[in-house]
Amino acid sequence: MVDRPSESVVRAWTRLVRAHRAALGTVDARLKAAGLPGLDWYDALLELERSGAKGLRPFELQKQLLFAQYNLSRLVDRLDAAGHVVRKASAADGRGQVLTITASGRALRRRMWPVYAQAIEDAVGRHLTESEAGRLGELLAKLYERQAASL
Amino acid sequence: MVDRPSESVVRAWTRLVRAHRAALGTVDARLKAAGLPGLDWYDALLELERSGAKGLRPFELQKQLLFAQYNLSRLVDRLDAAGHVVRKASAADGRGQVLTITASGRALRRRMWPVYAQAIEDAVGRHLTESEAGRLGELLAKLYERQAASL
DNA sequence: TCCATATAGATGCATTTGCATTTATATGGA
DNA sequence: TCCATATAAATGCAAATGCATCTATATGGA
Repeated sequence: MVDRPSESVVRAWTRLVRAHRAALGTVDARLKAAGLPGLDWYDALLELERSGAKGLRPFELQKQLLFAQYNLSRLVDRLDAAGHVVRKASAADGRGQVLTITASGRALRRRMWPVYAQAIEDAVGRHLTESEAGRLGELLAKLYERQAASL
Repeated sequence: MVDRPSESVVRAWTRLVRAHRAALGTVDARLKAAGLPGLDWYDALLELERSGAKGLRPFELQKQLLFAQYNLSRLVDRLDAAGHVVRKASAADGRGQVLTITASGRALRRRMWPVYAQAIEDAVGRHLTESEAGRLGELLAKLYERQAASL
């Protein structure tokens, strides 16, 4: 029996799952209580907003958000149906599209932020000092980036 | 505009979500590739195994795993149908049940572990030093415990 | 040029989840 | 004792997810 993964690693993994579940539970509940869509909508709208007028290809969004391809496709269906994004055929690639956020999409994201922000503060901020939050972010970034690199 | 949550907190939260998604993706894919059930089965079986002959009440398991009540109910349906757990009426509480793991449940959990362990090592262990994993576990534990306390 | 292979995105179908509600028992006063 | 309320667990139905597959275009050789 090898001693990989080490106990610390298993503990870190288990707690990653638990902490994530607890925090996500709070955040989702707050958004729902406010009659707002879930986090996936927010994330997608934010990325699209950041991409500006140039928009984003669905596959780019998918990689950013680490969504499964079919989930992204359907999320975009819903955002489109709700009028928050526009799909247009890509000029450069006949297989693909370009997504752009609409004014209504931007407005929705803006409306979601205060609720989301308060939820983040309650689920994460209030439990850690500034320096702990900083360190946690660094460690998670390292973990995330090195995983992304190895895919 | 208040400056809560702070930038560090928002960053920590965002990265928590991303790192979790990436790692879970790896772990799930490995289990599936090996023809094994998903993480939720493993988690439930492990808790039940730890509870020994005394078993666990569904609501206890639910709190441990942070599952929604209906999800736990249905997970237990499936585990039961597959013969991995037994439900019996609680002697002490007429509304409830007591769950115990079966030999087949224990065997399944044991079979899952090597695949799961390797996935944890690949998704987490290989990207962090021992001391980073330790620190990450501590920070996440703090976050998780203080959240649980405030619910 | 042609073809084999890769990539972008959608979709049918089965399973799972979420939500609201339901059933049944427990519990703490009046 | 009786009732109002709380808790344990299940469930009908709608929505979302996972999986496999499909269509269409792109791309890099031979």
